[in-house]
Amino acid sequence: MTQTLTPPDATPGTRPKRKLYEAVFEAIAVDILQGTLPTGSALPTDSALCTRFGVSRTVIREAIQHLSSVGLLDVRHGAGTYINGSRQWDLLDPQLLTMMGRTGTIGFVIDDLLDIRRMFEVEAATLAAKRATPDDIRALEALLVRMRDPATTEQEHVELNLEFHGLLVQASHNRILQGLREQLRGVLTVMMNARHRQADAEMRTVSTAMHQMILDSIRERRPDRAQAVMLAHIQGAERSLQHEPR
Amino acid sequence: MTQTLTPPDATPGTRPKRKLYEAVFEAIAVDILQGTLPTGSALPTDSALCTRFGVSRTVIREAIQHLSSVGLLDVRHGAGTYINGSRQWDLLDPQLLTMMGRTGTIGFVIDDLLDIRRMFEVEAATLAAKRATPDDIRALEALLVRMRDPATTEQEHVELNLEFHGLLVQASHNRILQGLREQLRGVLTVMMNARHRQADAEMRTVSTAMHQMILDSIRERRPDRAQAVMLAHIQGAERSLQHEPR
DNA sequence: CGATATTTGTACGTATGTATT
DNA sequence: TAATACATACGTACAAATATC
Repeated sequence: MTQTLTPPDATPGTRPKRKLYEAVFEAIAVDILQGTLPTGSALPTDSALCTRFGVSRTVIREAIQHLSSVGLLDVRHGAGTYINGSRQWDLLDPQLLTMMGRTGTIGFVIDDLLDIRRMFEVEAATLAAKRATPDDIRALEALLVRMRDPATTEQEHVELNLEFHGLLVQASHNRILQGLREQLRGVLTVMMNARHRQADAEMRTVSTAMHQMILDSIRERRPDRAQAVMLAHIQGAERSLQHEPR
Repeated sequence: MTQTLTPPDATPGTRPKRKLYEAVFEAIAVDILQGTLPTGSALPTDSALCTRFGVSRTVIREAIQHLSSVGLLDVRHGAGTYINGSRQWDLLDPQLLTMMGRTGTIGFVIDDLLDIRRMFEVEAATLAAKRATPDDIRALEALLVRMRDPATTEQEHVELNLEFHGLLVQASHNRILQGLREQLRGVLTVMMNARHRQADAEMRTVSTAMHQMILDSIRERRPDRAQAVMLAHIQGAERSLQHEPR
């Protein structure tokens, strides 16, 4: 287990400006992710951690609360605090995912995330084909016009792509789906940053055609077709961020 | 806005034992859910709330942190704390859902939840048909045998039903799906409690047959069939907790 | 079973840091 | 620059749940 933590202003020249409870959070989280603190074992008591890290109990409690909220710890009133196994971790928490990326323990989550994204986008397209309003459809059409415009740069095209999928979720008229998308978007961003993704010109043409077909399906109220096209689209995109074998 | 809160031990005879920050959390949450505190308006400052509720800033901060974590508030460092609109609320949080049930503002979420559950169960069945191990299949078979046993009571049958769906998610071998299921299960329990659900004998026969068909599809590695049967099964179940028009 | 020690939970007061207006 | 409002951190005290003797 980590013995000490970097004080917020250890070196006068630098600007860590790190909050104490964040430093404690990270030190303990890393030890759990790497298995230094094994599943099922007890975390030292609050007071022990106070002396070890040299901070007040307020700081320790704040750190522990965050660790517990992402499922790394199981706090039992009066009995102690215990380390949870990976089954308990909140794998949709961006902070946790980022740390898993840094400690090289994110591998096993990537396939799972791709499943979830596929499920999610396909459902949004299906529901949109059932419920999209004329306004929804107009907004999607406007976006597609801009995607086809040759003056649109690669960077803009990527953003329009994201926006298209966002509008699709909006057209599903399901608020929970919208909330889940927000969560997922952050997580996928973290994931994309880990590996490079190059969208070439051919990719762009295919992608625009796919979007067009999805929009047509929605306009024609054909949920089955929207579902099928979105599925093909997502599976195509998945190939471009295929991961190394786990 | 609520002027005062019930002190933890206002009446010596009773035992409220309510935590201060919970009381504050609830008082403010109710005002937001009911619209007494309108979207976009500013919450009073910490110190103002201290005097209003007669508690320390520690308590106010704890309450505000929880309110912010379920998306009811937007805290801006140095600028104030503002009330979020329903688009920001975490509609999968059981505590929030419970409160919405009590204040009669849960109506608009129910359809959304049914969508999510359908998406979720169908995906689990599809993935299970692709990935279930022999152990997974054996466990599902064992469960089905017990469901068919005439000696099984109604109560047991309901529990076995839940267990079957749990094993299905496990057989999908996707950890995030498993985590989402936990969240959803709590929420749906809250929802079920709001309306009565009577499972009659005929229902039970149909339900068991459906489960059998899902298991067959998994054993035969036919994801499409698993998907279709699960969809029909869920849509049948949805009819039994149809809500009043919103 | 009961008494006691340990460990986490709640709450207060205070001081200082930091971002916004 | 100054005032305001939220953020972090310390120390303390007592309550509540659990474990242990």
